[in-house]
Amino acid sequence: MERKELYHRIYLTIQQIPYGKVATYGQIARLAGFPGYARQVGYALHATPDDMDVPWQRVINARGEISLKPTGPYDQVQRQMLEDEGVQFDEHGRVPLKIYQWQP
DNA sequence: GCAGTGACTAGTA
DNA sequence: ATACTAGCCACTG
Repeated sequence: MERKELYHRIYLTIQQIPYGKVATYGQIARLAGFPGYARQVGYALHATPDDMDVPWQRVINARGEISLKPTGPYDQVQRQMLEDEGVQFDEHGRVPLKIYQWQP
């Protein structure tokens, strides 16, 4: 699979996540037409140019957690961006998928 | 080309 | 609830 098309479809799928909702890496992979490519979704996001309009903050892991190293700067940024969209974290710092997961 | 890595997941114990 | 495993595949050195 070529990087260009793979990443392109991943970005297009992520752009469909509505404001105030979240999706998991595996979910994005499936919807983009690449089931099992969860890791590649993560890698694509890691390589996302900042000037591209992709709501990367709405992609979290299957347990509702932010999958960035807590030591890094972007972990806090992602949480803040989601909270600004009205997403409420539980007492364990996780997003309740029952409430906020995107249902296409 | 091979081996290790990683914003992952589903399964099992 | 946690821990470990196998599977996954683009990227990197």
